[in-house]
Amino acid sequence: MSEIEAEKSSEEGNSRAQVAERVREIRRKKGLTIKVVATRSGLAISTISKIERNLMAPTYDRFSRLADGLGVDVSELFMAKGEQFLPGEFSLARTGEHSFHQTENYTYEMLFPHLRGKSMIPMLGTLKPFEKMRFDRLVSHEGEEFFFVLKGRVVVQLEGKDPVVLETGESIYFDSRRGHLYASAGDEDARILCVCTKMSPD
Amino acid sequence: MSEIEAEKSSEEGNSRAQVAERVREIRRKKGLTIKVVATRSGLAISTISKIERNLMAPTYDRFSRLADGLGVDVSELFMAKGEQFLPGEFSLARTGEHSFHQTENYTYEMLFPHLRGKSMIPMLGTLKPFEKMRFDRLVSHEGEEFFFVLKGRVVVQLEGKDPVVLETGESIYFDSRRGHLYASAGDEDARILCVCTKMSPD
DNA sequence: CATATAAATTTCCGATAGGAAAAGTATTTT
DNA sequence: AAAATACTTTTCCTATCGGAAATTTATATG
Repeated sequence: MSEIEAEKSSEEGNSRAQVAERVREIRRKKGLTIKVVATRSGLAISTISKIERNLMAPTYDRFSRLADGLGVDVSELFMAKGEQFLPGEFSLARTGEHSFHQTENYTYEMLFPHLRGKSMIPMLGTLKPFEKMRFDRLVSHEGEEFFFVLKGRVVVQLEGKDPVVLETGESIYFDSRRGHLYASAGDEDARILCVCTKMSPD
Repeated sequence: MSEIEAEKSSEEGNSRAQVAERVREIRRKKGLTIKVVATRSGLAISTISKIERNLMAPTYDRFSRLADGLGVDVSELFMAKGEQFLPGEFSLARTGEHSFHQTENYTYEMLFPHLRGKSMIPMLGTLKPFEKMRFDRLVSHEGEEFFFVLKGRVVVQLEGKDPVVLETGESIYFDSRRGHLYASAGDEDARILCVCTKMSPD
């Protein structure tokens, strides 16, 4: 009956229809019945049924409770169902089998260059002493980034922040969109293990 | 009038009142008027006014449009301020400041336990020798997993696969939904750096 | 200070959310 | 296959959402 309605809110990647579909998908994947989710969320059975068939647009608080009942984060219900790398697969990164990637300031070793569609990009980095590096500008890209100091001391410069020094065994987590650069804080090369989330292909 | 209502949905950190407050806060911080947000979101002025004063619980699609109008991600409106991994932020994990998490077989140190909403979960793990571990069943959960051997040798058992031994400096990437377990392959404890993608809480 | 302009609130009311319970549709048991 | 059980959809109805426009409150201008 309200098919005109259904189309009009086709904003980003989460139209009513898509979210509705996603809710049902998540529930089924978890092997839950509407009744169970109803109990756990405190919502009426009929309400959930209607939401899943896109017959109703829940108020945001109900939506929040629904996420609870499903055992997922609210934001997950808004995400388009993503690409996931091949189900059930695994891959090893053996010493000496890495794919080296040399830039002016960094030497990276991609650990799983052949694994496509994965949601994390792990790599080993070798950092030269700060003085020997040449920086035009800070690096910035989509996603989040985490790195752990394997050897040496590392100085991190984040755009608009004071430089930070990380000792061996320490780590940092940040938004990659903020301009950033690292370097060894000592005289010798430092070594880090860095993991980025999937970033825009380039 | 509906004060009983207001209290009952005090689940996590996002009651109606809190979200309402957060909306106004974000709008003001961006220097936007209700009218502007109304135009950009396509919502009525009165609607936004009511939402901000907690006189109304918007349906999730309106809520989504409101987020658009404000220029933020929907999930941000659901997060209690401060808990979220805010755009442009960063966090350090200093030695000795980790949150230890002991299970029968593993000892984990969550590196950024306070950072919520991040898309990776980095942790340090200490693995006992294989013989000393008691396994009922393989562990399995949503998401992807990556770990790197910091010290010692680690034996990895993936469901339906032959055991694999990783030397120091080697790593593995796999689908966490496949049953898995690790242990030290030597006589002494091994040490790993493990990163999971966001998984269901349990 | 009065008036104009902008922003926020309140009112009014048709449209819709959403619960309780009945009805319908699998799925399993005897 | 009939009965029982489990799951989902439909119905009915009240409370509430949410838009247009009027009213009130804040801010600026002559």
